[in-house]
Amino acid sequence: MKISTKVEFGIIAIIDIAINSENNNAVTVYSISKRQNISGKYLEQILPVLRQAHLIRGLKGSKGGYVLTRPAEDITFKEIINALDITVLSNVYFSSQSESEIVNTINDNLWNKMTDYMRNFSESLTLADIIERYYKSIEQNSEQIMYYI
Amino acid sequence: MKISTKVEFGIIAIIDIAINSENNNAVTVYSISKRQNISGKYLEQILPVLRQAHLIRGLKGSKGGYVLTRPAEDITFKEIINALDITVLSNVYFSSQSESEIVNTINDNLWNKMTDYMRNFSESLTLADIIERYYKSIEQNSEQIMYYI
DNA sequence: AAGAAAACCTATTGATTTACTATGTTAAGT
DNA sequence: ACTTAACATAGTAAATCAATAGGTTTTCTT
Repeated sequence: MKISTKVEFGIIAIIDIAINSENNNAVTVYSISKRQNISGKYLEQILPVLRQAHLIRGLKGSKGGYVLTRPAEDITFKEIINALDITVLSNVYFSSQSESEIVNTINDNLWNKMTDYMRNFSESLTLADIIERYYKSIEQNSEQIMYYI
Repeated sequence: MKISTKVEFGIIAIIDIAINSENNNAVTVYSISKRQNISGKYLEQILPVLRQAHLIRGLKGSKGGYVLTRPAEDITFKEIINALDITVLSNVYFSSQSESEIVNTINDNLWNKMTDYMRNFSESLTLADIIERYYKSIEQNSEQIMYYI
């Protein structure tokens, strides 16, 4: 599957915000940019999209930055992905002009089954789930290092 | 989900070939083009891709055209889609340079779950399955027409 | 043998999308 | 006031997409 950098970086950014705002301080674009090695100016263009979808709130001025609008448990990946690019989880839009019943059959039995699954799955996965698994894999990595030393 | 016209038309074409070669005669690009309302010259560029993947065989000259290389029961949509565009069912390739564990966590717990499902599902679905459902929906449509007359 | 029909092959092109960069403006804290 | 950081909008180079175009080769029919 191909995913645009907008979606890719947007997801990384909101996870970064969730992790680094846990002590309630706002997370700046600059700090995300440094940590995740993503162009700050490009991020500055992506984050407003998540803000418009009411997933994050931007705080201007010094000590400003971004915070989540809701607890990470209440933000699903379906919301995040839909905000960044509505086509990713949408049903396939067919350019074909033909009213061909073949097109309907393919949509019903192939593409829509896939996008249905993607929507359901991404709806069941929250930001909190991913953060939890992120910490677990960090933990495991450091255990492995200790083991091999 | 966004699908290129190459994939869209390629799938329509191989189904059209499967349906219209059932009496063992080759199906011409021109006839597919007419039935499905797709540019013949463009199809002429797409069908060789399916031929190179050994899903169809091209027969030159008069009375020529395309036929399936194998029975429709033995051709899966995973094969068809992979032939037309390998990226559709592939794991997400991340451009991000960051070695960030966040990227790994997203891949493992979000994208790869989706592409795993898509690969498994499309592998379980054959050309024959779709043709069967195509005929059923044609049948149902004509029943409906009779009912409403 | 000639002609027609059809696949085969390769190049080109216009339009759209992508992935940024650049330049400022506004608002908030110190 | 000064600094910091989000906000807003414009521009652009490169890549991809969706075809179109023109010619070549192979096979069947007459």
